[in-house]
Amino acid sequence: MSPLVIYNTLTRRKETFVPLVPGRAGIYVCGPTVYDFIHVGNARTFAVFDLVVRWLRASGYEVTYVRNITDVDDKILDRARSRGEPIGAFTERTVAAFVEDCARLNLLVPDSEPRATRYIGPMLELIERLESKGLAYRGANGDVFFSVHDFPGYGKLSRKNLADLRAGERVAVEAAKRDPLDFVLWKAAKPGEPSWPSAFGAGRPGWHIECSAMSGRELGATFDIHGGGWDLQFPHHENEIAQSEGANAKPFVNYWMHAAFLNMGDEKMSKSLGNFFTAREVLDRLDPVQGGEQLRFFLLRGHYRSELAFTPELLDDAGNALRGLYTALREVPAAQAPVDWSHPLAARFRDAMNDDFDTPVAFAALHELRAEVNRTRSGALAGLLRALGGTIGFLQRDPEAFLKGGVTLDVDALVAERAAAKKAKDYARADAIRAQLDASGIVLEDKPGGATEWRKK
RNA sequence: GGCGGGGUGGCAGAGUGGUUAUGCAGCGGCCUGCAAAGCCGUGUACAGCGGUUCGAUUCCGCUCCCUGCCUCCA
Repeated sequence: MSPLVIYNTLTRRKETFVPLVPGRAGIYVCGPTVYDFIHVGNARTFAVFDLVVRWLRASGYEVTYVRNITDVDDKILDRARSRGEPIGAFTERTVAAFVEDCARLNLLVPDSEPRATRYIGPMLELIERLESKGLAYRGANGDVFFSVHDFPGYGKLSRKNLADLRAGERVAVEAAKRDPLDFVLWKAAKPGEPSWPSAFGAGRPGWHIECSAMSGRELGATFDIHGGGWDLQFPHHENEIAQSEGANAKPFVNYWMHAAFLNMGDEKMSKSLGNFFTAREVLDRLDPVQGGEQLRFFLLRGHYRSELAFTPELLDDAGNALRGLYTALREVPAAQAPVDWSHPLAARFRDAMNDDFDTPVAFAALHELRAEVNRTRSGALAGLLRALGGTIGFLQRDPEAFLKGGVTLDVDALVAERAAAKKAKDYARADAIRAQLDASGIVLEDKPGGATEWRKK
């Protein structure tokens, strides 16, 4: 049996996954900054790590899954201020919306969802430790900075060196910094902003220290997997390494995983271009019953390290493929049984997933199994299909209900009327009813023996 | 300028030194009152130019093109 292999951004190669503690895995994923609804690109990243966690569990690991919530940040303060809403009330709403979006996408609830504002103490401890080690200093403006050139490994994740970074410096240099690359750990309080008392004076944390503190508190100084979006490699993850390893003098993370971007067509999705859809916006446009799994399927059928283009056509395409899988399960009732890993297609699925979560190949195995189910009408194989899909969060719905979707029309009455017409050999009437239903997005399927199934197109 | 990721059949998307990826769409057939679903069959894709090799889409070099990060960002 193939071992699980993970592409580690730190080493830029696939490595066999060896957890710190046999049989266990700790994973930390950078969650949202809750200043708005998440967009479909964010949804991709979260879906990817949901897949990772599910596969680790399916592989027998006892997983501790941590995904934080950044609930104090410039953008949050700006939004709350412009809405004239207290920050706490604003973030309560945005967090609730995030939870709702995750549920619609059938994402697992993490074992822990630390919020930055509840971990100020650990953050300050970390900053104090950094200061005592000479890695942090207080600027003239009251901010506390991390001293990048005092941390020897800086740049090892993103493969950048300080000289190149300085040459590429494009931002007005903060006068209080000793080095333009130094980043803020603690921001001195400003009027009208939330702040917490500290040995450095009242203030609030910088973004990077939040993740170092929360991950360390939840998973320990060293843990197995840290995930996030591709763009977080630099500076965010680089800075996390500097902070955590600087303070603890221990390796921070063994496997760094980064999910590639979802693009809008062939353009980068960006808030400044305004070319993005929120996850809920997309879900609202899909069938209420099928939409969540359809979007999830769309997001995961490409490899997580490859960029993916978002277009309505591709979303439809994914929906058609997914409905095909459910159609097989509707035709052949699935037997309840654990996965039989000795089946060649199950082994292929497992090997693909173990090869750095190669979902395209894993889904290919599922599709081949679907054809096998249709050919053999074997309940055992249907059960295998359903169980394999279940390992990564798919195909668990009732097929009949899934395929009928959120149809509100009284289809059954029309189907009965058509059956009567057919019996009377009034095919014109029967076909008219079918055309009428088709116009409403409903497809009829006559079964041998006279029964008629229907599904949403 | 520094560092990085890519160019695969109509579309999407894996993978491999020589054998069918897979899906969607299309086409032909079976089935069907007709459809739908399903099954069967079907498409000589691997940016270009050199090189290595018995043989390269798959390794090496060069060229062209697209694209990400270096600033908040999934």
